[in-house]
Amino acid sequence: MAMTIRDIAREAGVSTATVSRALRGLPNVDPVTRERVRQVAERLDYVVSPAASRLASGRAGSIAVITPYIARWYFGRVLSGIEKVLQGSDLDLLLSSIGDPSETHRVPPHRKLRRRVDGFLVISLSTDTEGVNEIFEADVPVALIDTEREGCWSVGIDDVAGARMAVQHLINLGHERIGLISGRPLPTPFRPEENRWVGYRDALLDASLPVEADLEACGHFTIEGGERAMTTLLARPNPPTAVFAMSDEMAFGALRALRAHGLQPGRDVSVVGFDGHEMAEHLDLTTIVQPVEEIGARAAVALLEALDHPTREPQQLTLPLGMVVRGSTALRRDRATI
Amino acid sequence: MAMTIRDIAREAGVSTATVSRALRGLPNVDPVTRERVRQVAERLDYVVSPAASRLASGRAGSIAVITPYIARWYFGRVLSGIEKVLQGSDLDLLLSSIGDPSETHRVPPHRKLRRRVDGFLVISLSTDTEGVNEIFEADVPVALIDTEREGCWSVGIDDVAGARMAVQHLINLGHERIGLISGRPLPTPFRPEENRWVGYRDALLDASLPVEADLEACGHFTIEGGERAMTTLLARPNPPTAVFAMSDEMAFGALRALRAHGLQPGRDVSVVGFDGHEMAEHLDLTTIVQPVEEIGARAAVALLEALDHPTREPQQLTLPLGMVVRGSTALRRDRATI
DNA sequence: GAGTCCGGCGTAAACGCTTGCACAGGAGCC
DNA sequence: GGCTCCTGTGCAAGCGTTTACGCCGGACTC
Repeated sequence: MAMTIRDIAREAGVSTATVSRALRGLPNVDPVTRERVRQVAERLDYVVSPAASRLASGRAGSIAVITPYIARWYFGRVLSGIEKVLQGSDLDLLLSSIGDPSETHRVPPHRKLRRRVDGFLVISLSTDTEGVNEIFEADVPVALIDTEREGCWSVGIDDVAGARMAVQHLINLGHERIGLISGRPLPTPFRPEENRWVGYRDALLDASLPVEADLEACGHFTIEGGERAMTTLLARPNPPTAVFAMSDEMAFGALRALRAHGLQPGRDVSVVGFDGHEMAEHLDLTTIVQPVEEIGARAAVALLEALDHPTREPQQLTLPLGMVVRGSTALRRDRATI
Repeated sequence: MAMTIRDIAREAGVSTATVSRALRGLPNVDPVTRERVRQVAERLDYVVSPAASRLASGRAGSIAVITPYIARWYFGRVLSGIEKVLQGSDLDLLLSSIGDPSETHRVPPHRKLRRRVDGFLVISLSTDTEGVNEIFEADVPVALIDTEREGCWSVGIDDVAGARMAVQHLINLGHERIGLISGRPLPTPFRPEENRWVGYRDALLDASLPVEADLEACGHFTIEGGERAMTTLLARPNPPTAVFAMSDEMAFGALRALRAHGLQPGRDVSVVGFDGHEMAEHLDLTTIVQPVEEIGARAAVALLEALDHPTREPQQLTLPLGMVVRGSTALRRDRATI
């Protein structure tokens, strides 16, 4: 049978209350007593029962991470950042993916997780998405990644600015027909997608360049999707001379499509990605770099803060972006040859 | 205040015992009563308190996934497979990464997770690794991925056979000096690494080919590492004409190193990877394909089974491998030209 | 030196379930 | 018609903590 707090109390010659206080580091315990209790607990290999402790204290002792995907590059990184921070806390990390909300109909996490977590960490999902919005009804703190919402802590990057930067780079290189490889048709449940779309559009409008439906294709954030999208764009009557892909993985696919058509990235068609994927360097892809793990870590820190200081005003944190220019972008060809 | 089982009992005109039984689908409840209780619970928006239920029942209601990494391709996929299965169960998924056990010294998960989970799912870690071996002291079921151990369920592939297949393919193409890009120096806490090393060696021995330390370099399972390893191998006095990389990501790095040296993969040096990474197709890499998500899913199913039927004899499941031959492997050059 | 304060500790009441046991009543059997 | 058996239900004892409250004694204050 497992040790209980009572066993420790008996052995140490104190009450269970004192054991509880001593072991949790609460004040008003004689250092001598505390040490004795600690030693007894250690000797008897005592571990608190989380269930009992949670029931008595009313705290769930866990936080849930709600993510659309686990296996994809970006989400895995963010998750890793979160996990590293939570590892150092005494909170359990409950993982719950909900898949693409527009495709699958998983049980919304809200009901399942009620009374089960002290807080939520939501990645990339718009807060008004069905199944996500219910999270806010449980009155526990929520930290959002890549989105913002009144009353919530949030961490992310400026997706609009990032997309603008990417497109502006292409404009600076003389491109005028600039294509977009987006995720899926709007409206989308993913916030970054919306914002990058806005950044793309704004950059073009600012430069008085055309924003045409013909210049856009959906790549569903996968390599294959990016490849198909690029192929689609190339088949259009008046194809773009440069393309902004909303993710590096889609850009990888785009690069492949170009090669399949005998075109050379950069020289024939410029491609910019978004993420800072390791492979971008290897494929010589120009890309917008975001600090992915740090985003997760910061969000976790924010949530811990919100749990510790429930009254503190939520803050919005925007992390800096960078752009790495590589061979996949170059001066527009006809310009270059002029 | 949140509803309790007592509120439901009162409202439905039954005892709390009946509510508990009705809601959990236990037998010996009149269907009419059950339905009434369900409706009341629904109407009052009742959700059981997991803490109370766990304390009373003695079940933890969660399983822990112990993984060295979260953000890496393979582990993310496996995790995703696990999560999809667990989503359908009523168990929480506790995520705990321990980093590379040989590098970091995180708190071993054992102590932290005692009394907290009903079972463990361990990915890739040798069961005799410090910090991992303690898991087996808690007498809860364990399902292992990529390893085996007496008394444990396990799911994986035949890494020895996979590595053999890869190397044999190179041998069949006429290569005689076949290099290896491994993870890190043996001994390693990762089981697949050991086994792939054995497969590599055995294939060479069977063909009476040399197994030289000079033919091996460590790539640490990263792209950059693979690149460095390939560079190292190329700088050796008598470099290999073909290379087996223990992971696709290291193979990607190797391909890049080749190009950096003006060598063409396949024509000049053949490269085989291991995993079935999506990018392998795009980089024209020959690779051994394993069903990664399925490995995770099957392991989760196995663990659920072990929890449902504690007496059932653990089983070892080995999933089939495939090989996809692409342009990165070709007949040995001097042979081809003869 | 009486009064006040405070640190250290114990008592016991929750916390919200699960489940062993008991029991009533009806069905089935001889 | 008495017996057993089975189904549906209730009673109440836990499960192992946390924490409000109260008590005691020593260190202050005036």
